[in-house]
Amino acid sequence: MSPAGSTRWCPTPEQVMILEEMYRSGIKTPNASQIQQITSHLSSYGKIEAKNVFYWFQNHKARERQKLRRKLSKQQLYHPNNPRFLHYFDSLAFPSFQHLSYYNSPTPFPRVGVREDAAKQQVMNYTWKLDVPERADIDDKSMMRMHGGDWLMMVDVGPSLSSSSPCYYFTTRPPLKTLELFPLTASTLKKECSSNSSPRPLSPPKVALTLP
Amino acid sequence: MSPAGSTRWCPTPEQVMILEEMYRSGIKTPNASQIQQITSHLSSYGKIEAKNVFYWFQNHKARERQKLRRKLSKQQLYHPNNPRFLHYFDSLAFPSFQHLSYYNSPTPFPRVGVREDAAKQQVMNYTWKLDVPERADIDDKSMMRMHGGDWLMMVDVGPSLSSSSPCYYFTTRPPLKTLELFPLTASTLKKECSSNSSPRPLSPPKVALTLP
DNA sequence: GCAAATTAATGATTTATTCAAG
DNA sequence: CTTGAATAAATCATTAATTTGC
Repeated sequence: MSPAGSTRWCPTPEQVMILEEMYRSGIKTPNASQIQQITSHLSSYGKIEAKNVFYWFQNHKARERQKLRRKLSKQQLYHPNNPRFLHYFDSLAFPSFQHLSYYNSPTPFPRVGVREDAAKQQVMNYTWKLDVPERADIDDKSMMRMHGGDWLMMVDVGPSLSSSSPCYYFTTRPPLKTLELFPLTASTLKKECSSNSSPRPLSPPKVALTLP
Repeated sequence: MSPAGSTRWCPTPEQVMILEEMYRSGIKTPNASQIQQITSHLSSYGKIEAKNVFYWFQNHKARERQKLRRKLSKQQLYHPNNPRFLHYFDSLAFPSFQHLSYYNSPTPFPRVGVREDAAKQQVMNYTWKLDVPERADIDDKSMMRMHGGDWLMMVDVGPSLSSSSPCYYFTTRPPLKTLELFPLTASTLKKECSSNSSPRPLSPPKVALTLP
């Protein structure tokens, strides 16, 4: 276990067992005198120094936390802060959507909230802290989301294996009147009337774009 | 039960009963010798091999866990099938949103997927089965979702406690136009244009509408 | 009733993860 | 840091159960 000229401490099984037992029983960050006690106790099972005990507790605490975090984060697919979850949600809401750069990303799809510089401008209210990726829904077939400094556009790539788009509402009901959500100025209103009166196309595959 | 030239093991009812009893009594992952014992015991009820026993415990344990997880996940807020979760998600994505009839609903906000008759039209693909509420995003401030046979409209009720809306992307932009949800006839369009031409007030609570 | 067609259940395999040992 | 065993998760594949249209 412990080579003669070894440069680092090799704890004996007994030492490890005792340390773990102490940790479990509540000693997470022993103070100087505790460390001294522990060291002298453990020295009857093998060579050991106070600094070894100190480091052991440091490392053990950190690694336990790490394990816990990893375990939790795997169970939390469905947490809004989880980028994979967001991707999943998007794909549910818009079944034939694709995160266009998702699978090309070197890292898993990044969680993107507000940019650092913007965050620093004391606009740190609760909403921001939630760190939910910004997103803009464009229409029923496309949306955008912050991706690094850029916007990632997601578009309906057309009929997929799951065939028809889920908008049977649009196809089976008589056209509804458009509700005005907000009062418009006369000028913008006129523009709208003239520009958006074309009927909705059936299901043309759209183009994928990543904005600069 | 077990065809002559069958390629896979078909346990007899007695074998299954005994295996389940063993599982309930605490045997979850039998070791090699336990598997041997069990196998020789069960062989008096029908043809069986050790690997069958091994696989049975593997699968049974996994599927019991699966059942349990599914049960749990239905109680979880962050599951896409949970209507409360959807409300929550919406409120994150659009912080000052309100499900306008949410708190008035006799039942918790209903989960609404495709209607039965539509589902039966052999469009029974995986996507439909997910039973995700239909929703239509209108713009960055409003959206609609199926609510029973009707559509529930959600609108931005203006600046909330969290002060500024998270759309700093949009705030640096010129005022948004109202989007046309559905194609309009010329007549209804004109009516809308003339009736709603006042400028948008600063932070007036908006009106809630449920379409017929 | 029955037989083809679907759907669900579950046996068997493969793949991924974890964790300890060197 | 790598390796290998253990085992959990995901998946494939076959059989049982059921629905459906005569």
